[in-house]
Amino acid sequence: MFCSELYVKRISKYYRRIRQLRDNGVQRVSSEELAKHMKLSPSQVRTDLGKFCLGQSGYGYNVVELARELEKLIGIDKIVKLILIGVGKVGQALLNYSSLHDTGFHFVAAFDINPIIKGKRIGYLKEPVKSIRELASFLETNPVDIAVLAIDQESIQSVTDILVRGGVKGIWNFAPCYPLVPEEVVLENVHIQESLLQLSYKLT
Amino acid sequence: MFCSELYVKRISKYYRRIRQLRDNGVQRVSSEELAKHMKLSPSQVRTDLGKFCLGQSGYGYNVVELARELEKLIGIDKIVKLILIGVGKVGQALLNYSSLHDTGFHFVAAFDINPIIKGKRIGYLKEPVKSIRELASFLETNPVDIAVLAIDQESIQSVTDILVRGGVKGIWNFAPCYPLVPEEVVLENVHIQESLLQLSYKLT
DNA sequence: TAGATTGTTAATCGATTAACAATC
DNA sequence: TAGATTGTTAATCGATTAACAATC
Repeated sequence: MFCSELYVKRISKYYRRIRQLRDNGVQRVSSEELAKHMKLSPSQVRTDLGKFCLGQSGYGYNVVELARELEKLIGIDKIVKLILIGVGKVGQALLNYSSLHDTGFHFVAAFDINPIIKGKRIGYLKEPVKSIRELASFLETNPVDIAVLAIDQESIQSVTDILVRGGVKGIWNFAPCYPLVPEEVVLENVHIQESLLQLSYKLT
Repeated sequence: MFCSELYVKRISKYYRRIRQLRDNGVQRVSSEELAKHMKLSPSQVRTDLGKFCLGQSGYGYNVVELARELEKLIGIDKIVKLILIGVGKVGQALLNYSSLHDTGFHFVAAFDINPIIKGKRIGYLKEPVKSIRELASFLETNPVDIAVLAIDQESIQSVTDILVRGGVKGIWNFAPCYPLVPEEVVLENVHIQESLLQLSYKLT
């Protein structure tokens, strides 16, 4: 139950909402209030959050405590180190994405094949953009949690192989095709286009 | 059953895969082959596609026919007219997104508040970027299927109101907050960050 | 004909909800 | 105390699968 895709999705949604509440200075929230804003039932919210055992009868959940618990569960109670492969339009948008940075996802390096972009500093990236040729040696001395793939289809597999050999355990892929990864590596594909297809379906 | 979120998601996935097969010149595919590539059961595929009544016993599905049927179902058997609001990094990436254009999603106009970007031609956009002040009058004379929101949080609601008044029926929102829309308008939010949270959860 | 594969449906599985005793 | 709201679980609901007759 705690591994179903649907559950993981709800947990992410709770976190987004709880952070919003926390940032607005709200101190407590009931399962009823939380459910209302995300089209879920209060029962569902209680079943999901019950295992934290921090709800109080007659009161609800303490927003700060709940945020902390969700952060632990999701694994963002510490800085998560990202590297970016491919500093095109999508890559640059990600480097500038403040909410990503605020949540603790920090880009520690970015790599591109294009020499024109090499050496630039973009968005929240502290280091200048490196050449893709430096990737393998970088991974030898710098542990990385997640690699973000924002490159073209052709080089997807070869870059992925370098990442896997370099010990990267999570890959967040923006390309419309999927690289093969060993079982222990988590691959999360971002399906921008599928989301638009779903919208189109609902319109018809 | 044909409206469940899960079903809509699978239909989008079938379409992506079938197009890939078609583009590679593959003529037929069985439910078994189709299922294998997307972690579904052959039963599920047959149940989903059965209603088209174009599978043939002992043969499978004709790829070209199935693609056409899915296009009709999703509503992309014709050009879908998009407008873009907000021509920043995300907006520009979308204007350059070839697979979106190839699927029949065409940007007929783009609007931005920043005068520096006004008048530029970017990616597949044929028209120069317009000022956001022209939006309302544009909608009066140009019917649009879907508006793409790639703007900051602050202006989300006011822009959405203009779109709704202008008769836009679908909104594809990239902002991390959600505008309120009347019931008949379909709002599809793209949750980039939630997808990264899910990846992080799976890593822990 | 034999082999492959469909569409359908009853059975199974898993996820969601309703109800409620417990408790702040 | 009375009111609010929790966590738990049995009941319900909905989605997936297995099985198979039909058929190309």
